[in-house]
Amino acid sequence: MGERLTSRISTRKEPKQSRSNELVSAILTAAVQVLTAEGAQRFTTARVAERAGVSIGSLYQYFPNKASILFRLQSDEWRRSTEMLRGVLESAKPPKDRLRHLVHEFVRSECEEASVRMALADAAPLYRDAPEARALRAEADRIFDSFILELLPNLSESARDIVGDLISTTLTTVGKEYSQGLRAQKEIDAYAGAMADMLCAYVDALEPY
Amino acid sequence: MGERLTSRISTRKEPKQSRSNELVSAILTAAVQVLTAEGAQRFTTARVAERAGVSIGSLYQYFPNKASILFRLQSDEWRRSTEMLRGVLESAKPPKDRLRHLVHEFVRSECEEASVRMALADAAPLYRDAPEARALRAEADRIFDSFILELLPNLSESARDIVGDLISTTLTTVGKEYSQGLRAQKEIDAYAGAMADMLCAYVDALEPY
Amino acid sequence: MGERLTSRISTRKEPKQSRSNELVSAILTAAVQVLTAEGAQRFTTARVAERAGVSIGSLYQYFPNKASILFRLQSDEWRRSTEMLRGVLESAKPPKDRLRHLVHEFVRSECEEASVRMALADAAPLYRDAPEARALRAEADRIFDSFILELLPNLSESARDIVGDLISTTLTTVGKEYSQGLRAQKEIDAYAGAMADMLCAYVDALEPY
Amino acid sequence: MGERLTSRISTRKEPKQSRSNELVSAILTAAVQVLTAEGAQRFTTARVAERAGVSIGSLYQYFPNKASILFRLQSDEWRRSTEMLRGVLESAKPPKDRLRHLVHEFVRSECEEASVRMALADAAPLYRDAPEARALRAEADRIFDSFILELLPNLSESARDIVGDLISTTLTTVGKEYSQGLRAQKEIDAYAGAMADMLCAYVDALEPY
DNA sequence: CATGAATGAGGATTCATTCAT
DNA sequence: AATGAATGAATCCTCATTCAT
Repeated sequence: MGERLTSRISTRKEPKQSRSNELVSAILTAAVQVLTAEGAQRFTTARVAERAGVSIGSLYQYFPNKASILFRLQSDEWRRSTEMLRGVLESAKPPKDRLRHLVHEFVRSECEEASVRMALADAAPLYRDAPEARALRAEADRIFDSFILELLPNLSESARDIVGDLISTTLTTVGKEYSQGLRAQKEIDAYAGAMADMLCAYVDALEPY
Repeated sequence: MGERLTSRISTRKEPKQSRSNELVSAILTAAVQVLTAEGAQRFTTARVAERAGVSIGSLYQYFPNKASILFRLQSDEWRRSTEMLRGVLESAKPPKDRLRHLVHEFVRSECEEASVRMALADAAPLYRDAPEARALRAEADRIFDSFILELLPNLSESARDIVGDLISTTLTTVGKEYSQGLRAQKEIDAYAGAMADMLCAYVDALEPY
Repeated sequence: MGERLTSRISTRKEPKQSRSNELVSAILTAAVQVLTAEGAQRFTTARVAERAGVSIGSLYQYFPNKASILFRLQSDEWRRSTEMLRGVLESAKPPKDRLRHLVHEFVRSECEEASVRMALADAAPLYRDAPEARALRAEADRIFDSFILELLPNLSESARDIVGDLISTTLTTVGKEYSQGLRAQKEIDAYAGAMADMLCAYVDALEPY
Repeated sequence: MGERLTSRISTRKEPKQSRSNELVSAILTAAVQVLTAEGAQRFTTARVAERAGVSIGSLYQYFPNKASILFRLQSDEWRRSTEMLRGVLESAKPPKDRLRHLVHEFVRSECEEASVRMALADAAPLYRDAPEARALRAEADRIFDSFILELLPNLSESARDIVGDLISTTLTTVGKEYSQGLRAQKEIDAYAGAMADMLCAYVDALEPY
């Protein structure tokens, strides 16, 4: 039972001038600061505006509502992830190497700015159900699906759906959970290595040629 | 939003008299109803009290604040999970069978009452940081750790820590994520089977004897 | 195109205890004061609460929203009018005498507290479309309709509908408009007399026996 | 709500150049659209400007404040009504025929664009008190008064004042009220006929020669 | 003249918690 | 113990108007 999102969530006006761009950036930066410094509970439009050195009115000129700020933060993040995903998965290396690579990249990126991500996750109920959110995720799904097809070409489609879902879910949720604690780079790589081992072991078991 | 995170989170008094017990039960039941019917965002003490047919005053007699209700819900849940964990992992079957069994049980239980769990997860920021919460998790960790020792006796301790963490994190986070959608029982079992396959493949790869 | 009234408008809780009754009264009195002193534009819940010497929280305990305060004011007024209507129209005097009487009473009552009425009329968009409002008006309509039947028994039903509508509309809208200026009692009676003459002349023309 | 009632309400500058004229027209047209599409409550300068394809800055070049737009709409309307009044009442037909004609024309015109008129009426508090408004009404009053003199030449002046007021008030307020519902042309004419009957019956009763 | 970004006071409403009865 | 009225800070959001460019 999520909280219903009545209004649109995307940006109110396309920032044409550089001034606007700066404003939007300032707001987003401030939003990140508020999120990390105060947590999702205390994330308010007023606090963001103040921290951005901007009037609330201006904030609302660029973001139709509070959720849209959070959504923007999240979607920027998703876009970056998708780029990374594409870069890693569409390379020419053997599939399993790409999978290993992806796991490392993913865990590493989750551990960067873990506190923003956590706060953003806490705020998820506010933007989660927006249709724009689903659209963004679809693109990543497409990329991942076609990779899975390369990785496990001999599986039935229904099996591949399940396996693909399982692998991507494992990657994302375990990565997210893991990033919640503070970790040294070495630990992070060890953990990512273990996760890669696990996924590769699974792939080998499925396609033992 | 706007709930101050106050000190104590556990129940204000141990309900020794049956009257109290009933009250607490009524409140917790109502809390679950409010959570599922209205979502975490609209989970308010007033609504819980009303649904429980109890005055807010009484509610505050047994729960020091809103977070404590949610925490109680969650910890009851953790207790049940821990019991299940113990039951499954301390059986006499071969370790890998127990692992498979655990995965199925876990995914199944996550999918039961998924909507409460989701709402509870949304509300996590409110109770998550309570020290009581950590204590509860420790017990489950102990059980799981000793199972891992049985499962992978030849691994170095440091490797085992990582692997144990990875397996339990996979189980819990993937299970939780999976339960967010509505699923038929058949699908659920198929997914749990895949997850069990993955974990077992990993174990086999680690301990190939 | 009225402004949509989403929520209910009727009183939030039936005031059982005298304390509550006092509070509701205090709020309504304050509402009238704010309305007359500041006008519909500046009628805000905060101002009403302050003038009533009550916290906004308390105000919202008894009225679910701003519109409901206005609606309550208006419906109390409608109730009084309906009582008057009943008293005058259900008397034993000849119909035309009752009509004359009604006109005088009506104009007189409109001229009392004309400023509240005006402000209330200005605020009409806020409560006008509430279903509760229609229900209240229906009762008055019934009384008036059966009076018209007595007054003009020989008219066809369709003609009577139009005539009844015309007479009641004339009475109410002209009365309201007239009350907008400040008038001496003598003027008021003269005007009411003229209106009564007009309506009676019309009735005579329709039923010339 | 919350619009400060400022000083001037009439147009800031007389648009002599055609460019200005176009702008003012565009704004007024947009204003009507906003009023009908969104209602008085949501009638904002920003919305009008956007709909007019004009910057808010430009809007404020031609209208000193929001009220002045509404006032302009209303006064244009009054001007048209006055023209109609003049055309009908200054014809050569017998007075009572002119009265009948006037009633029909008036009701008909009220029923045209009823939704704009309603919204405009809702917004009346914003422009009603402007001194310019009174001036405009005076002209119509003059025309009507001299018609009443023709219609009822034998009445005392004081009586004539009251009767004139009553007839014109009936015409306008009943017409306005009637137009609030959606009506077929036939119904409208029937209603206007009834109103004309009423007024003529009254006139006959006053001047029975 | 035109633009439209910026302002910020103002408004409706909610809700955790207290405390007098 | 139980009640539930009372509180008021906090939150989201709107909009008339100005003014620098």
